[in-house]
Amino acid sequence: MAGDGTIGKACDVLDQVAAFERPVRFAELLDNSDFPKATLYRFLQSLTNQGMLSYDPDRQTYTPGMRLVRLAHAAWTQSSLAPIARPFLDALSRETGETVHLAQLDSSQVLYVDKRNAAKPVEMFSQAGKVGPAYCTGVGKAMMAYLDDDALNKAVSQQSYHRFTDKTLTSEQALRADLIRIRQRGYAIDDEEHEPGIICIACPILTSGGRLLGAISVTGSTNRMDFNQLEAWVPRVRRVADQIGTEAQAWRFPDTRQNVSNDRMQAT
Amino acid sequence: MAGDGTIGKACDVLDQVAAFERPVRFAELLDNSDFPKATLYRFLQSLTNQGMLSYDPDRQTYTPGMRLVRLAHAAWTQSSLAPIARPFLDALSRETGETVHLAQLDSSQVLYVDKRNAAKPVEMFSQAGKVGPAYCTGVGKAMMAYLDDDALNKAVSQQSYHRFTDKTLTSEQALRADLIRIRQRGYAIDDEEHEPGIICIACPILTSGGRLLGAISVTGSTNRMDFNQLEAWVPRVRRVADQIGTEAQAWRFPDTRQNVSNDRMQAT
DNA sequence: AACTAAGTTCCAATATATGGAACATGATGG
DNA sequence: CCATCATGTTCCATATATTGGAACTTAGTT
Repeated sequence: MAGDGTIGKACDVLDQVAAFERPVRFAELLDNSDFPKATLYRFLQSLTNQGMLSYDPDRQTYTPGMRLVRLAHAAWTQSSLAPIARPFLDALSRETGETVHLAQLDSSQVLYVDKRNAAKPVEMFSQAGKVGPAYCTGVGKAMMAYLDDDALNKAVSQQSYHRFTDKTLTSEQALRADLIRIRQRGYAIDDEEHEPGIICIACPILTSGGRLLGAISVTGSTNRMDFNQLEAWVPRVRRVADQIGTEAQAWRFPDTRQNVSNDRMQAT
Repeated sequence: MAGDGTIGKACDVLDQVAAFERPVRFAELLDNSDFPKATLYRFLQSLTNQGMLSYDPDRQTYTPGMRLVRLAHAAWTQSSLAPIARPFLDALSRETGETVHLAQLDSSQVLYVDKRNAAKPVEMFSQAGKVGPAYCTGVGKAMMAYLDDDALNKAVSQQSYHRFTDKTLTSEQALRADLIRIRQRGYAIDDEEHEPGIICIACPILTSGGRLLGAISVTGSTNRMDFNQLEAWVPRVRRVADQIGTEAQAWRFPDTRQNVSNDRMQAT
């Protein structure tokens, strides 16, 4: 996928380091890398200088750097649905008393951008920024169901179809069939496909033009509830999703003095 | 500042985009950039391809991209003190009932990596990843006071010394004097230097070798408390800071023994 | 002390980034 | 309706930065 010259390669290295999920040594990276020793070495140096990586001289290990956190703050604030969706998530979480997720699609994976946890107060970034599979989560399927053909084909082909539970959809065919049902229903269901005992309903967040922005879900556990109880929330979740979609569309105006001539539905 | 070839330049561009704090157009970036048009253009394209930036074709604007959020999750988990400090922050927040901040130093600025809010539930990433001035905040001064000479000189010279309140220290001289007192006391005080009505005490987080890792603070408002009340928490805060420092030092062991069969990964 | 593995530096070859200028596109206004 | 201007996009010869093999240094082991 990479092919953007030095920038693409540098991003690859960042991903590599991040993928280890622990401090990683030069030699380990070298093994998992196509780059020759000297090249990788210089990349790591530059990235470390820039604060994109951080280096522990004692242990000679690299980890993703704090500059990423600073940049991500800006990304989260500006490019994600989270700031817009926050009050809605709060409300939905309060009303349902269940865990609520807000997710977006990022290179065919689910990227969680915000969360309200049923029990605990909140868990910060430890949740936001997390990625998960698309083919076996409510938010993932809700989003894929509303992709255009090109994006859909790409997304569907990039899933790993790993069997997490005996209910996981493990083929492109099964997934596509489910996506059709989702579009008919207007919402997605995760019936213990990712984790045993965990069920969830999810609605896509769309612009008025039908462009996919993200998804929102309410999760429950089979201990405490069944699908009938969970599905009772669907109308509420869908309304929230619509509100977020509408606001997102309006909010995306980059200041720009008077409104641009290109206002098709700018009423409000 | 930049000097790491293409990587450094690309990072500059990322910072540029992030600095706008709103969707920004090509021409705006070009004005604020040393790069020639074509060069900047290609940088933006590559970064957008890589998901480090996101581009809105309708409005022709760039914002920091979601890939940063993914990477930052890894950075926050691995490189920040937050995962280690979390239980301590929880405890401190519960005991004091006040706002608690955990910060690290990043290019002479305060980078907040976690927070517990007094009243409100929590504000997510809107705080983690946020940056602030070092010379007029408790955590900032607590950290600067424990830098080695080189780093200190650099940090002190890079402050903006903007007057936020009439108590703000607005000269290098005044700051250096305060840093000496801080080292004597072992903790820093912010006496409405950043925001009127907001006072705070902060302790540095150090390794046993004295290397600076970060700082932790308890904040109060002059409405509800005075410095005597706030300073009563200092011993507790310092103990927490020490515990975090000790754990951080121990935790940084990357395991790295042979056992974990690395050669074979990628289950999915 | 000899050996091995990991990390670092060097430098000529060459692939890559560069940026001036020409080319689109589309908005603005006369 | 065409002219004009602002903005964004592409081209291409040139210069420069990246490249990677190999030599070197350092640290750890037998």
